Amino acid sequence: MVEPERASGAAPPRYGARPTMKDVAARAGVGLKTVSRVVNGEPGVTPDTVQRVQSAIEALGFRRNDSARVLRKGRTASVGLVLEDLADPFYSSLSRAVEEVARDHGSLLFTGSSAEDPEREQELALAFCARRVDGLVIVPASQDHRYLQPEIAAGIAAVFVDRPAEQLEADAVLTDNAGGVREGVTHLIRQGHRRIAFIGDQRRIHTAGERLRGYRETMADAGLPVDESWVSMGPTAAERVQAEVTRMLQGPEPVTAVFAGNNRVSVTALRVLVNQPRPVALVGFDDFELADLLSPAVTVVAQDPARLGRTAAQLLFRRLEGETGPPQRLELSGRLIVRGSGEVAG
Amino acid sequence: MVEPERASGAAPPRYGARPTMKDVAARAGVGLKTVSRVVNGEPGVTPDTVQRVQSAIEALGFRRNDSARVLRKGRTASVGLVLEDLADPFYSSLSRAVEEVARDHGSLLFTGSSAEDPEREQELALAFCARRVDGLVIVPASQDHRYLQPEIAAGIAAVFVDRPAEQLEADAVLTDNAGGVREGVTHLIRQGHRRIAFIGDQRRIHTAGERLRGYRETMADAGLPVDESWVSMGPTAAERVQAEVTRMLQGPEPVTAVFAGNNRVSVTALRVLVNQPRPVALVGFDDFELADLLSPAVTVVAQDPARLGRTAAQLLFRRLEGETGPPQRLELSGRLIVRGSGEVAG
DNA sequence: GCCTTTGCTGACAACGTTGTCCAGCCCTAG
DNA sequence: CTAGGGCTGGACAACGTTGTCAGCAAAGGC
Repeated sequence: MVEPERASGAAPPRYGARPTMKDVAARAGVGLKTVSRVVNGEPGVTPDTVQRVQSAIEALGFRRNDSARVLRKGRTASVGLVLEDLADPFYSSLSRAVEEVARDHGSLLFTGSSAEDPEREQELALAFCARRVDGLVIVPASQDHRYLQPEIAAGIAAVFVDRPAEQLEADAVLTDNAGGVREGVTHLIRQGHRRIAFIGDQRRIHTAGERLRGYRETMADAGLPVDESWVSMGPTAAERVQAEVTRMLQGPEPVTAVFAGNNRVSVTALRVLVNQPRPVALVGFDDFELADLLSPAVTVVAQDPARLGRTAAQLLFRRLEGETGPPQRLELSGRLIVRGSGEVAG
Repeated sequence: MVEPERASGAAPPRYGARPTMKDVAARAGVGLKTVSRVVNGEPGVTPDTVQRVQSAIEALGFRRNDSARVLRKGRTASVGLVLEDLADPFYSSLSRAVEEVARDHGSLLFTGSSAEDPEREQELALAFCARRVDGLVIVPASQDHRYLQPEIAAGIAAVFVDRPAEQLEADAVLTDNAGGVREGVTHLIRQGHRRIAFIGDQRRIHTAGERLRGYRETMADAGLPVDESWVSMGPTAAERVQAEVTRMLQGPEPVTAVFAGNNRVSVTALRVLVNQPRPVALVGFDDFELADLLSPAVTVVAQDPARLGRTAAQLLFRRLEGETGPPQRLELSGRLIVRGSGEVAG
């Protein structure tokens, strides 16, 4: 492939075509600073002059270059959001909530999905920092956030959401994962289940570990043994989950209930369970759309992703407004929603 | 030289104390431009010097200020995405696809939801322009996009997706809405339905209008009269849709099938239909998760939001790379997925 | 009538980076 | 020994904006 010659002829689209305040000033016959004043609605300009400047702006199609403004002012009025997967309904609700709060504070939002890849998380977060976002909201994928230390020291606020930062003291807004699972598993035990499966996400993910802990503790507290073949942690790809559920339903002593560690697991598990000859109970972590319309309707431990996002973003902006104090850790509780699938007799 | 001890948390973060290339240069004992060269991996620096500069960067926690870079270079390596509602699964899949393409081209992504409000769309798009994004992907909410004319003239590329621009010649990537509805309605007619309802979004939304057109044309082509009480266009708030569906199922000659104009309508309509004494057929525009697990499973005309997003973003980057030529209009076709709910006898 | 105040305006530097250009330096060839 | 060339490194301007400060009228006070 041949590089287009730069020095000579064929130039890419011309950006010099953009009028600047200088151009506006020239056309309006005023000084540069006066244009700046008009554009920013600063006082101290005669109505007549304002009028002239505004016509010039209109005529030239001028729009202030916020990059230059940012450079001069220091604050960028933008925040970055790093999450796992924007296409996951859980995170898209969370994003939307963050976006809304940012908008209320006059900020724009950069978004990026880490795809659960630590390197990608870091790459995104640092790229946002290089753009000098005022703050970051992060759903962490990595195990070590020390790379953010210099950024935070330089004044970029960071709030972690859904999962805490690791190796770094930082604000975090979380759901009480273990507590939520405890509610769900207790519910299953009350229905008479004793052989309860737990299918979760990869162990290294904080929420997955916490949920597993909730499961083990609840079982132990109830005096129920846990056969290790009932526990499966790993990627939530449909094939794996499907295979695991299927496996657990075989043999002489199959599980009679499944606790699904997140919304993706619930959905995949469901697809297997509907084809079973005898009913198997299911309780899932995370609510999802239409859970109530399935038959049986799916009992879940619901998180409130919008509330997580909103709370995190609000905390971020409080920090940006100067709130000091040690890193906070807010924990929202989950809520058991009984719909039928968890009430199948054990 | 003794490093100031950072690790022990003794040092209070000094805000605004961000090191610049100048600081790095001073510390490394080299010139400013040499630091720039190292940071950008430009050739012509001795390995020894590179090493010195890199240690200084590390020690100071320097990160290049991309705002300044942007100002100097003209291109920002960022694009803006304006859509209707990030929390809607349709748009979140679309976003994710756009994000992925942007990433492949080394660009960051600004996102914003218009909430179907024309003013908000404009506000967002222009704010992105002020940040000098290289390009925009827009799901329009407004009826008049002339406000983008100066921006486009100044070199910002714009691609519309899902709905075309209005009052403006611009690239657009759409689904063949009328064609998709035609398939769905034809399917219902083949099942023997004569009284088919159409419930859609607000008329001013292009896709809603196109889908309605598809419905009317198909009915007309089949020689079936359309009673205006079977058609309802308006906001897709659950209450309204619920009321309309309920209304259409009453009276001496209730509809026997419902065509739902988008995924939100489908879901709401479903909630009403499951409670009906006699089965009512349903076909919806847009696929949605779990549609296949409901009973009956829901027959839909599926769009491919990820493909829409990907196609639009790819077109955008081709434009940014200099592809000229008149505005393109790409139309992807919808796909009827037969699952059961549309096969209820009429 | 002169001096002060007030209100409006513009010149200029600075933000942090990159592009241009030139000055050294070392090496080799004549 | 000198001229020329290749490398390396640095001084300086420029990107478009905003903050500072000074200039300059008109208005007001004595």
